[in-house]
Amino acid sequence: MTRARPGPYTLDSLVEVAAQAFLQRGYDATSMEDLSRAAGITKSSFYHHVSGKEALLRGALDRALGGLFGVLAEPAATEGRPVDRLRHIVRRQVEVLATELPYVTLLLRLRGNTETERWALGRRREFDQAIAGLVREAADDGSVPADVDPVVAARLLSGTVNSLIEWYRPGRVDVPALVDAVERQVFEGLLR
Amino acid sequence: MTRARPGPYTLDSLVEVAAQAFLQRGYDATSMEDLSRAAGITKSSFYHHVSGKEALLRGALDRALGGLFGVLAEPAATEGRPVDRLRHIVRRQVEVLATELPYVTLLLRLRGNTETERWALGRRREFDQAIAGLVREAADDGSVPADVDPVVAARLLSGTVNSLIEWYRPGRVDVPALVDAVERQVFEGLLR
DNA sequence: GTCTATATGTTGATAGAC
DNA sequence: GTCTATCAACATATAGAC
Repeated sequence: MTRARPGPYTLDSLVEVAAQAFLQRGYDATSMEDLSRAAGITKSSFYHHVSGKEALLRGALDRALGGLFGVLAEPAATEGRPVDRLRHIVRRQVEVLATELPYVTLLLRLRGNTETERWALGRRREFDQAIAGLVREAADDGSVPADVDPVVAARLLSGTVNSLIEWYRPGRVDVPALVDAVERQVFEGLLR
Repeated sequence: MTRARPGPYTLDSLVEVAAQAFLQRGYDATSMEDLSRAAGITKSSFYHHVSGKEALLRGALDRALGGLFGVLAEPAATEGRPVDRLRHIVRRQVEVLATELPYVTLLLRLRGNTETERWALGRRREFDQAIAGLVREAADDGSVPADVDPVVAARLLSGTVNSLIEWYRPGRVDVPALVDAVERQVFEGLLR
């Protein structure tokens, strides 16, 4: 656990510290003691800035969801042929995943144990359904072969993109090249 | 949490109960109290049969790894053109994932916090490297386009297959159809 | 804003009666 | 083999001095 820069401490800056720690050890396995030490202050001082562990989780999830829904709102995601909108979303989603890695990772690993987690899972389901809707539209207009099950295809598509969190680490991979690689793998497959 | 059948209790039967619980709430969030209640006995009685929480984890991970490495050892995975071997492994891996869902899920969600977890992560890395080696062979013999990065492609391939644990639930999806869908999505892509 | 000290609950694990 | 009762450790969170 690396020490963070000294204060002033804002909620956002502590959410950042927390998300980094959650990324490494998991949410449940990370204690408030761990987090305060990572921030460079004692546990009590940490509580002076943050109401509790769940607030940190909520802050991180907010940031992840903001990035993802931001992509859906972009012009290129709302206008044009379904397949082209899908291509744009996949590419931008890879970028958001890379930029907001710890936050999105947290979102994708939720189990729904608390009310906050269930709220975030609901929002995430909304996002997935938007993707699934686009795949269905693409199937309807013939861009995607008729024998493809749109529901399964959408899930595999999202699964491929989201699996980046398992191995992508900043600085060790060229993001533009990764964006291209994911787009090709999803739409043209391994054999092209 | 559903109650399991009554005793006699073997380590294997309790690992089964535990893996189911871990699948739903996550390993850390599941207490020994939860597990004993799911098994239908008290926590103390539960400890009479199992040495501790980590033994349950290890038992489950053993089962997952056994299934996956079993696939690698099959004749069709060791003989023939690299691409064909890869196709076979992907198909069989989907089946193993479906059959051993709770165990594989546990394996794929590890963070490496304990020695047991790090051991399992090492074995999992071996498996992934076998896949990566096959993708590289397929690239060398020209089956996969030259502009594909084999390392990235292998990770996206594994990511697509493994993402099944996020949504597949037994009985609600036809496994043979799923096997075909995954193979097509991985090798030919969404647009075919 | 930070600290030491502590309240309060839950966890994994044991002791020992039956 | 199962139980009740309990332990030590650790969790989240708070009180109150400086």
